[in-house]
Amino acid sequence: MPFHQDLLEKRQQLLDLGVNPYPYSFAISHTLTELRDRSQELMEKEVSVAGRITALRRQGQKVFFADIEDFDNRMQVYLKQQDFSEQIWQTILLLDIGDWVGIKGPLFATKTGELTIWTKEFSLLAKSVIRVPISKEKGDKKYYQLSDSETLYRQRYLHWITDKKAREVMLVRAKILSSIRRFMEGRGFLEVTTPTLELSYGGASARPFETTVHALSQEKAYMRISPELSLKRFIVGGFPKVYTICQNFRNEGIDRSHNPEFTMMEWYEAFTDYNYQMDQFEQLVSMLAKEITGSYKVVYQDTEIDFTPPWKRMTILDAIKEIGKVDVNALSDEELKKKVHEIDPKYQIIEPFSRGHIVDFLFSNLCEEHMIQPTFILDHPLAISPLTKKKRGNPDLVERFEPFVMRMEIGNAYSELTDPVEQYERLRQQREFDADNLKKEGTVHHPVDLDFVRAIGMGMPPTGGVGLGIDRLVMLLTNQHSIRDVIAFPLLRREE
RNA sequence: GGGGGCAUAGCUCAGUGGUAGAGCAGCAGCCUUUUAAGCUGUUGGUCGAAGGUCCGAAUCCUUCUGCCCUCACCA
Repeated sequence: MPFHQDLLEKRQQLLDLGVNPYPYSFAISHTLTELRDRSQELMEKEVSVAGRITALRRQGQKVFFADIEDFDNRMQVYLKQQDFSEQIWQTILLLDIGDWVGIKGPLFATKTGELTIWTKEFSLLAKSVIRVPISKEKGDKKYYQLSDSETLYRQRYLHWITDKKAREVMLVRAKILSSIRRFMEGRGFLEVTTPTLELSYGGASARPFETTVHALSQEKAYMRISPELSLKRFIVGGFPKVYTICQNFRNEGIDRSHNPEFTMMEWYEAFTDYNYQMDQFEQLVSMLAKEITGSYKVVYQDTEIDFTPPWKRMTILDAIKEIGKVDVNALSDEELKKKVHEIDPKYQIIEPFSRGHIVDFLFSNLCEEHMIQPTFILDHPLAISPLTKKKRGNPDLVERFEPFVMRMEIGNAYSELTDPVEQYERLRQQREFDADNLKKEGTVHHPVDLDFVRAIGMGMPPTGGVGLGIDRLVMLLTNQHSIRDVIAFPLLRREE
């Protein structure tokens, strides 16, 4: 057991005293923030609050001051021996930092002017049997703040206990989700649920997590890598505006902007194209920035990001030309190959040669690191976008955009491909391309989802579809360095 | 997968070859309005794990584990 011996003994002493250290309920009259907000009218009135002990200041064996903390505030409480029975006083003497307590009594101000509750009735609400390393504070300075990142990620509850800012991140995350839902509902979108567990996967290029379904004769199944194909079925089925906020699972690398499981929002809106959705995307995200931080201008890790619409828009080819100084259209296949090898001698050219994949490579290597301010990168090569309509006026490109902020791709959107015959052909081509590359380590194999093709075959209206990476957005709006800081329980390697 | 860094008491950290330390927390006291409370005393360690070098290893070497950074991979 991971428990601390001295605290286990205290728990036993409490039991011996006839005190239940883990009672069933406690009625509070106010939260600590409410107490502070209404301290004038509540002065001298009896209140009832609950919180976790974060500091104990004992004056001999007769008087205590303690700090308690609830979700978003702290309060000093005063405990005096004369006010309690022997049993309760013994309980109080056994208190430790980390314990939960219920306090009833009048509000008053100490002679130093601090708002305090004079405890008349005391209840132990939970005895901790593991020492909780709560920091000490003086003003803004913190002392002995738990800082081992591994402990903070593995034991997030401890992170939340010991760092108010970590709780704040979760609060803001929830506010962002709530604002998004209000926005979407205000525009007539329907929130729908799509399967997490599927027999086929699609809508993105990623290796899936695999499992088996016992009840279906050990059928192989996959965790969703994207809700895209499910949501389009809703469009086909007659729902013109749908969205979902869900976990996606991609069995790939882990770094500060990638967790194997992450939260994605996707929406699909019939009768619109990617131009319409670009406007809507920047409206949604700029609204969130304003609502969450109070301004369109957000400071992230010493950089000011300006979300004020309209955002910069540039085609992927222009970005490569202007930022990367490579004019793809002016180069032959051979010249392109040469260029790629100048950048990365180890890059494996895959056959059949695909200029589209090279464009993607060039953008990643030459441009991505310069995408600081919100920028829409648009009109990607057809070869890397099998679910997207061709660009009007240029059949080598598609109508697609990816918004970038602080070097991170925070979304992906298309004028959705709705021609079922072309869709089938494009998925098939993608699969052939895979087949040519199966020897390459880590290659993704894209199944052709025939039911999805069948659905589109029954008629899908013109549709604009958009994905938005929630975790990365939360990172930007809460100024967190790693995706692990905004995911409550990030995946870590098994502990011992 | 490559490179770099880190791992010492519950927490924050010293300790670079010679008896494992400090502050806080804990424990025993003093102190009836304190607030990083204060004062006195004191318990507490498989120095991440295993192996090696050495008379002697927290310290040097090797391997392993975990975390962080970085590069690569991730259409």
